[in-house]
Amino acid sequence: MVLRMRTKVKALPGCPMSRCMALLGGCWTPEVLWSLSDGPRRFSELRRDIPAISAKVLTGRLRDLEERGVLARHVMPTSPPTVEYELTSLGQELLPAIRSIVEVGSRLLLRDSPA
Amino acid sequence: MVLRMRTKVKALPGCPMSRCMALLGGCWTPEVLWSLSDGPRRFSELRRDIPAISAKVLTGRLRDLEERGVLARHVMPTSPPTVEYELTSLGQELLPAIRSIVEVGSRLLLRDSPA
DNA sequence: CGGCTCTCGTTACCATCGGAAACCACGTAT
DNA sequence: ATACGTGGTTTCCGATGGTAACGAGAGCCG
Repeated sequence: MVLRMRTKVKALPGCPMSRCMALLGGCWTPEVLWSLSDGPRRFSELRRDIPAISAKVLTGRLRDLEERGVLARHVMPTSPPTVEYELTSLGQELLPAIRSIVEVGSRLLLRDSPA
Repeated sequence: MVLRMRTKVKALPGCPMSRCMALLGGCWTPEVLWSLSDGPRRFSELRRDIPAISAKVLTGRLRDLEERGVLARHVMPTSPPTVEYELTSLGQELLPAIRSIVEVGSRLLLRDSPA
């Protein structure tokens, strides 16, 4: 009788990860948050920051994130009207996770191309 | 002429985030990595840890992650044969990001239900 | 005056992806 | 003999994302 059951191994406790992923889940969301991390940015700036994202998906993400209270949308009364997106305080709270992802990525890049 | 162009605002520097997201991107990937973070686990254990994931997607994720060198698959010569998945050293390197996500989630949960 | 550009999107269409449920082969327990 | 647990695969369908075209409104250029 070899390695039959491990009923003792119980599932990890109630998931804080789900709570966080509910906010930064979805395609391109971490990139958008990262791009907004050092100040408000406009729609077209976000598109330039993240060239691979399509306008449709960017619109969708911004709407989602606004609805969840992660960012705020400000329409400026200029001509042509410009729109700025800015992290709310809830959005700011997500930044440690985003920064950590970026840090890990940086470390991996360094290893890829050593000095 | 109001707020016409902000050419000075240049895109963020070359993206380490992409490097990291290439590994932990994909549905359920963070959950899987988190579940593997404190030791090797078997297929059915992962399913129990993450009840919402379907077998199909879990299989797919595990194959992807194995291919990218994030985890290793070990078939144990038992009966019935059991399969264990374990983080590689590359996988270990992703853990800081995962832990940070979990931390942020914990903080959010605490705020949701204050003492 | 006619057309081009810039703003921030929307729309239609299609490919891919994820979710749900059924199924499978093998071996063991009852 | 029957049922169950192992680690998946298969099928079908709805949701999601990518591509490309179009839109209104204002400014700019010749």
